[in-house]
Amino acid sequence: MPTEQQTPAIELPVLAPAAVERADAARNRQRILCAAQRLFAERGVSCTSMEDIAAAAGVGKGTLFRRFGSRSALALAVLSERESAFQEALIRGEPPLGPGAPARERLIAFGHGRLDFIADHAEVLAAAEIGPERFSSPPYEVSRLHVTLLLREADPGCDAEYLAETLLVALGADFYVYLGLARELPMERLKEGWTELVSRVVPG
Amino acid sequence: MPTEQQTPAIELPVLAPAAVERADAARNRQRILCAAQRLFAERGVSCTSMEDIAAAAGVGKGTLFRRFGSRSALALAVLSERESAFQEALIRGEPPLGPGAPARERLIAFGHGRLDFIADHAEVLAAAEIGPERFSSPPYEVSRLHVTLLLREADPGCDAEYLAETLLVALGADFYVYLGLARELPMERLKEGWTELVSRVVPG
DNA sequence: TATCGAACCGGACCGTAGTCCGATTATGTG
DNA sequence: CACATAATCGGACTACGGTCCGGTTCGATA
Repeated sequence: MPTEQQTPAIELPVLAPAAVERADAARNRQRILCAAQRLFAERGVSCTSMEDIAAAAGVGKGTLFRRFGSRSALALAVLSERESAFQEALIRGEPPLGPGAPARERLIAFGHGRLDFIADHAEVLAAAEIGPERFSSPPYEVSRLHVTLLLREADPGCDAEYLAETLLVALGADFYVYLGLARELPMERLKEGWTELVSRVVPG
Repeated sequence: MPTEQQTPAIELPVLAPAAVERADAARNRQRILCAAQRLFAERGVSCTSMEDIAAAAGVGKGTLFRRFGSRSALALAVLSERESAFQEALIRGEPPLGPGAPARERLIAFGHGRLDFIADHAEVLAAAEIGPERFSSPPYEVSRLHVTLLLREADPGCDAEYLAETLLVALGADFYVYLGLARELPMERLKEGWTELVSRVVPG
């Protein structure tokens, strides 16, 4: 899995193991990730147990957990590539998502892009955001830093850390699922709501 | 358990069982709630299993689950009384938490009161907010309605439903624990942040 | 008080996330 | 190529949330 990225986008550790990895271990990790992705797609995340994944990958349960640590971490790893692509678009992509646009425009575009991302991977993402890793995963840290910097740029006097965290919980996968399914708010309304929210929070 | 409240605060179902309850069942529910509250306080929520509670209450596991359905529902029930008291203060208490103050002031006071409430019961509340019940529990519905109405009052043109949900996730227990422990933001700052957030979202 | 049906009880049982450790295998070195 | 060692493997094991169902108890009725 080419998760590697020379010149890491931001000064943050990425999932990929830093140390050298034995050949069989690397091969097993590959097989596990492929099996997980396939089973998640075939029968849904909630109907796929860790044992299922281990069996489909042809490895033992111990191997699975030693490599990924937990179910949520595995889900995160499955999304790693796409998460990196999104991150790339944030940092080196076209405005308004990428650099070049005013902070408020970028914040709005970030939310819209994130909502699209969530919509595409709601199940896996929801599984990845379970437990304490939710707030400490690399993708979350990247988002947090991104939003914090944009807020600070738009309004140096505000409490950017607090406001950033607050805005980010409104982009959580479980929250999206709840709003979409239980409250039946269509995507369009979520995007408009986000725009309204950011417009109010960020002076402009 | 005197969860009863004549003239229910808002048109919403409360936890208390509507139908008559057999005497032994009522006694067992009492014992379960007391045991849960005691064990939660003594050794912490995360170190207390459902079997522990059942054993301490002198009932079987089946009884425990039939009465309360799930671990999170039990945690919710443990907090039921205090939750009702808070709800009471919202609806019939003194301003600015209760009626009489401008919507924006009431929203700010609501957040501050909620933060105090969370700080006092963070562990139990975090356990109660796990799973899909998080967004469909009576206390959440009450909060949602309350915030929605205040938002609509302050600004009839806004998307009050969306904004209400968004503001409420910023008052979640796990979010509070994360901000307080991992990010080390003191309560004072959380309250100031909430004030800032509401001041920006609600025109004044 | 005797009877009866409904509600309740409890503990055996299931599935799953996560742990552990003896057996195995890959890789660097002589 | 043979060896030593350190990392890896895998499946048995634990703990826990949640389910099920045969036996029991309550309480309304006569």
